[in-house]
Amino acid sequence: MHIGDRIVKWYEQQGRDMPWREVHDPYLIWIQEVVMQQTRIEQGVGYYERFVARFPDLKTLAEAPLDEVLKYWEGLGYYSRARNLHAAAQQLVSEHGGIFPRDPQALMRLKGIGPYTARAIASFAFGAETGVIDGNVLRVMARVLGDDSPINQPRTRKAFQGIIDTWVQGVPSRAFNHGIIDLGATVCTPTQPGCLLCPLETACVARAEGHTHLLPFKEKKGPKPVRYFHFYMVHDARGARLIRQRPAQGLWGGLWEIPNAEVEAEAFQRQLDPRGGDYCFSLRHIFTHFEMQIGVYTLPTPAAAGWEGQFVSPEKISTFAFARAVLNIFSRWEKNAPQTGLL
DNA sequence: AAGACGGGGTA
DNA sequence: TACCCAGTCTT
Repeated sequence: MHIGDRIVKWYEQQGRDMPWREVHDPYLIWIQEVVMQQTRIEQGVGYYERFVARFPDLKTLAEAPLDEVLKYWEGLGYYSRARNLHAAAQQLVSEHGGIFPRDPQALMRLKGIGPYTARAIASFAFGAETGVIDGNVLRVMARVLGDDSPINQPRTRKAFQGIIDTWVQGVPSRAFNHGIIDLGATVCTPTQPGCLLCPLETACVARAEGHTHLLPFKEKKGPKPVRYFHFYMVHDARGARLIRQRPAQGLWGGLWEIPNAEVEAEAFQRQLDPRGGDYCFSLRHIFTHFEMQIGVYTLPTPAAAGWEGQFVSPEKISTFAFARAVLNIFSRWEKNAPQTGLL
């Protein structure tokens, strides 16, 4: 049987049941796909549901303040996704009359929509006969094809796109694309794939050659650099906390934080603060591309005179969006110093 | 083509 | 603790 037919048949019997699987509304599909990028299902579902409850359609999202959109994204990471979602909603309303284009090339001109999301919307919303390629699909394809090209290279992705587009020819593309993603997520898993349950077992080159554990092949990157930061807890006489907003672009763009600065490893390790702050505790935060060592210091209010930012009362602080690392600092702070009553 | 961009999971 | 996961944008 044809690869596409096998996947569709398997999906109809063994596919996962997700809240959005029967949805054909391009807006909801778009939100769902963007939320789920780089996100585990269990974590993403709650964010998706809260997000679409607050922003049920394009117009609502386009008219909402960006700060509120970021608040609904708080803790999810890759905050450019939220900024781009907001920008693209406005783009869709102003340039497309609030109607989603059906063509993947047109969809890709929208902020935050790349080859995967464009094809996902084209297929899941409009039934376009095109294959989607995410990490799950790359793994399934590398194994089925017995292809050891490095999957982290655009060249490989491009070659696989051509192949998957032939697999999807003549089969229902929604079931096919959901199916091949689910297959990667539940059967053709990174470690210990369930080949005996796989509809592609007899077609799989890696299976035949005993190479499933070697594929997909990835070029490995070197160790990530470590950077050191001091974060400052500054409170006024009323117990309000000094916070400031980060620049719109870059790391944690548009989110709020407490004042902080990068320091030398030397100062960090000796717990010497250039601004004369008092050491409280330290923690670390791991990013994809570097490791952030965080030393938390208190600073008396006068020492922070002239710093940008605003003092916010404890009751109001939760209305601002913070990155996970900053939330972790708050949580640890409250655990350490619950007795003051001013926090 | 390579690096920036989070957060959470498992061995 | 070490390692894994991986779409899009910018440079």
